[in-house]
Formats: sequence, structure tokens, C-alpha cells
Amino acid sequence: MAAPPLFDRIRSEARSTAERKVASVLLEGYPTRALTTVEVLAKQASVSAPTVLRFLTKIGFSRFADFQAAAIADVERQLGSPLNNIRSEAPAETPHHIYQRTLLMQAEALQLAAAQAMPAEFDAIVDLLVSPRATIKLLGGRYSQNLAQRLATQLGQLRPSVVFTPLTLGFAYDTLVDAGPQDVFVIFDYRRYQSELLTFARGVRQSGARLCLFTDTWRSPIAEHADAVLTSPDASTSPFGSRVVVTAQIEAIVAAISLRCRDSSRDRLARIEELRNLGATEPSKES
Amino acid sequence: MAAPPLFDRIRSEARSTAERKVASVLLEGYPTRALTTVEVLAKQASVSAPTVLRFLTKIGFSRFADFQAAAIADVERQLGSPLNNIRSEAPAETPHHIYQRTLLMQAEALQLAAAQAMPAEFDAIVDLLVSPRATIKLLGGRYSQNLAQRLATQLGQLRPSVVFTPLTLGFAYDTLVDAGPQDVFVIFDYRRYQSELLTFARGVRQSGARLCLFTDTWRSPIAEHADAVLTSPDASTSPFGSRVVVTAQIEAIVAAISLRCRDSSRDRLARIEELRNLGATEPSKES
DNA sequence: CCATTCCTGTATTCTTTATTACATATTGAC
DNA sequence: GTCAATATGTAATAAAGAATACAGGAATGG
Repeated sequence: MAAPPLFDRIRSEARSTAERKVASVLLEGYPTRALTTVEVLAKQASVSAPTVLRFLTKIGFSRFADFQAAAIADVERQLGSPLNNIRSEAPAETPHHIYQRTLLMQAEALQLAAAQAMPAEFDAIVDLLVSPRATIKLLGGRYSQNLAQRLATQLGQLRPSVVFTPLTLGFAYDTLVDAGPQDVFVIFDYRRYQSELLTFARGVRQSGARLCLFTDTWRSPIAEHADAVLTSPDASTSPFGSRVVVTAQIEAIVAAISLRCRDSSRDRLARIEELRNLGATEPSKES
Repeated sequence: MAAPPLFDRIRSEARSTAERKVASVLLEGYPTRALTTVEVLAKQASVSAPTVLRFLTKIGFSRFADFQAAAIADVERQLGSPLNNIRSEAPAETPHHIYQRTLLMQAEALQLAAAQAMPAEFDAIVDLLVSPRATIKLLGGRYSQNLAQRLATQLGQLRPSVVFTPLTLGFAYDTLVDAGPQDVFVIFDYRRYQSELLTFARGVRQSGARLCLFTDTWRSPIAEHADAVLTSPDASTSPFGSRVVVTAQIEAIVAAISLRCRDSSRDRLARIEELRNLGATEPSKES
């Protein structure tokens, strides 16, 4: 682990006695000691505040806030992925085939999500999705429509009034026109966020309908308008964001719902199966 | 995996919607995200500053500075002990909310899949999917069409000649008519297996085209006719089979492909982006 | 449906903290 | 030893940020 560039800069730039005091204080407790105020640092180094400021200017930070931001960045780097914070693992054997590496990486992502999970938020979504008189309308962005569709399909098996709204060219505001307080919208929005979706979300908000949002940890701007938000890490080995955690979230939602309304959903499932078989007994023709 | 006490306190005390927003922002980036100002936190959570303050009061910090100090203490604790004290605690607590249980269950499924993985099989599929003169045709059953579509979308970004074949009513054998040795089919088939897909697969076989299959560990009968098969466990907390592992497999495939043809795929991606922006500059109208 | 309670945001005030201006000390060269 | 140049501290000022008071709005229970 090479020393951070900032660390070296602090060390090499200290010239005069007071500056060296400042530098050594900084280095001793690097980087966490930088997380205080100028005056505290000054006191720790037994110098005056301006001296600290001047030194930092010298190493390239005209404003103290900039220096502190850099220090925080280093803290984050040292802590590594948030995963290490919550669940510190054995040294780990990473030398693997990309296939296995991907699977294991996603396994970790799931564990991280589980550790950070906030059941209350999750339950809030479930509450919205089980309300019997509501109509559930789902949509997503270019690459997350899939997810909306998947949830729609499964949800549609468990309860009535579920609509998947494809996000087609030109965009269909038809769904929005009829929207009212009785509706619950579910939006999937991941980077790069699509402005159309934000516009849509604002409309939802105005109509008085409820809004659930699935997004990445960077948080779509739609979050501001949502009643409940479920975020997921999306780090990936591929050039596209991972949808593994979201997929699991969707399944968890479905599981919770089918548990919540055990009877009604079981009946419904049975009935669907029945209807399907009914069709199968007829000679099925192609074309 | 004992999380710091502060971490748990944040999680458990969040009651109302706004507070939950605050809490999830805090948890996502714990503990470093606490190293900013109240207003930044408020903005990130899409709530007002006083709401943040009130929440922190609730979890026992009457002054923001106190909370921040506690967060910094946690940072130092984590940086201080290289091989963390966190993990040394309880080995496994399974009694959890269904949300967390689902995520953790899927994490295990992924680890299992990684352990059982056979890279050779994986590579075989990648080989088939990168061959430049081939046309890739993807399809899936009632509930796995999604997966086919997802793979198709991503694959289509990396290489030309990718077609998603929706499995519509009556079934379209159009795709099959033109099939020949130059084609590579990708089929997703999970329980309950659909007989139409099996019929289709036989047709593929006869045409001399290659066939990749994604299925569950129970192995679709199509496996018999496939050139390469990737199976996945599908245990789930919901009444439907889980698609988490498959999703990860798909992403691994995409990752491997984009790695294999680094240059061409990057160029292609850039070009797609370019074209998309081209469209964005025009005034886009709805309807 | 109404009243009450709790939640949440806006605007203001007050505190803390960074920054600057200036005076004083220190160092180094001649 | 004196001058110049640089380094440092003190004190005043400006900026940023935390805390508070209040008002509007949503949820809850009758």
C-alpha cells in the first residue's frame, strides 16, 4: 500500500520550525487528525491558526475546506469499499476466474446491502404495494425497464390492478393523466438517470399519487419526490452497472407481499394456473 | 459481524419517512458520509436541515458536533485495527427481517454457485458469443424472457447481430426458419419448463445452429441439445424461483465478453453514446 | 368528517470557525 | 551589528454552519 500523495506532500513541504510541527501533527494521525478545526490543529501543534493555514496553502490548498475534503477522500480510500467497514473479511483469495469473481463480488454486494438495510423503508414499500384498492403502475429507464417488468409480472400474479408502463419513444404520459391519490407508482432509475423519468416523477407527485423508487446508492434526483426509496450498490465487473442486488430486492418485496396476504395470493395463483391449463387442453395452434 | 453501536442506533430509530431518508443516507456511506455538514446531509437525503438535527437528537446527540465526533471515533476505530474487531463477534445471526434474510440467502446462493462453478463451461459460452460472424438470437420462457432481453440489450451494446425473440402467443418460428450453422441461440429455461421451448430447441439442433442454455439446477430437458449449459440454484423466499444468480451469470458473461474484445466493444459503446446524444440535441417532443 | 397530535419545512438568529490585516519576532547575509 | 527578508503570532473581520422559533401540512383517532 503506497502512501497517499497528500501524505508525501505534507512531509516534503515542511520547511520552518512551526511548519514542521504542523506537518508532524498531521502525519502522526494521518488522515483522521485532519478531521478537526484549524484551531484545534494549531493548538495540537502549539502554533497559531494562521500558521496552519499558511502551510496548507503552501501544499496547494488555498482553502482549509479543500484540504479537509482531500483528507476525507483518503480516509475513504483507506477504509476501502464500505464492505470492509461492516464486514471485514479474511485476507481473501481473489485470484479467480472472472466468472467466479463476478459471483463472489455480487455475493459481497448483497451482504453489504443486507448489513445496511433499513427494514422500515422496505416495509413502507410493501405497505404501499399491498393496499387493495390501489392501482400499481411500474416503469423504468432505458435499462431498468426490465426490472419494472419483472416486478410487474410477479406482482400481477399476487394481486389485481398491476400495470407495467413501457417507456417508449416520445414517452407515454397517458398513464399520468389518470393518476390520482389512489395510485401507487414504482419507478426504477439508475445511472445514468433519464430526465424524462424525473419529469414523470414530478407529475406523479403533483397528482397526489404515491411513489416508490428503486435506485443506486448515488440516488436518483427522483428520491426527493419519493415516499419510499430502496437503494442498491451497483459495482460490477462489466461496463454496465450490476442489477443483482436490485433483483434480490424485488424478490424480497414479492416474498414479503405474498407472505402478508397469504390467502388471497395463494388463491389467485391457483386460479391463474387453472386458467392456463384450461388453455393447454385445447389443441394449441401456431401462427 | 457486529456493526458499531452507532450504526445500529441510526438504523433502529428511524420512524417517519423523512427520518428514514436521513438514516439510509447515513448508513449507505457509514461512517464517512457523516463527515460533512448538516446541510449537505440534508440535501443528500432530500430533507431539511432541522430534520437531520432532530433525528440526531433522537438518537442521542443534542449537538451535531457530538454526533460527528462519534462518527470520527468509529472511523478511527476501523482504521486503527487492521483486521477488524467487527468480524470477531458473533459468527452468524440468521434471525432477521425477511428483507435481509432474502439478501443473505441469495448471497449464499452466489457463493455456492461460485464454488461449484465450472469455468470451462462458462468460457465455452463466451467463445460462442464473441464469434464475429455469428448472429446471436436470444429467447426465454414466460418468466425468463426478461433475462433473455436483458442479456440481449447488453450484448447488443458490445457487438452487432444480436436479436431478442419474444415468445409471443402462437409462437414465432420465423426465427427458426432462417437458422443455420452460423447462428448462436441462447435460451433461458427454468421451471416450470415450457414444452414449446423444448420443441424450439430441437429445431435449433436440426438446423445446425449452436445452442447455449441457462437453466436451474434441475436442468431443463433442453440441456440435452445444448452445446453449453450454465445452471443456477434458484431457491427463494418467495413463491417464485430466484433469478439472482442468473442475473449475476449474465453480468459475468457480459464482463468476460467486453474484456475479450476490449477495443471493438469500447468503440461501439462510444459510438452508441454519440448517436444517443445526437438525438438529444434535437428538441424532443412528446406524443 | 372533525379535532388533535405529530411531523416537516422556512426563515431567522446565534455560534462557531475560517480568513485576513497587521504588528512583532526571528533568521540570515553582509 | 544592522538591514532585509521571512516567519509567526495577535486580533479583528467575514463567512459558514448549527440551532431555534414558528407555521403549514399530513397523519391519527374519535
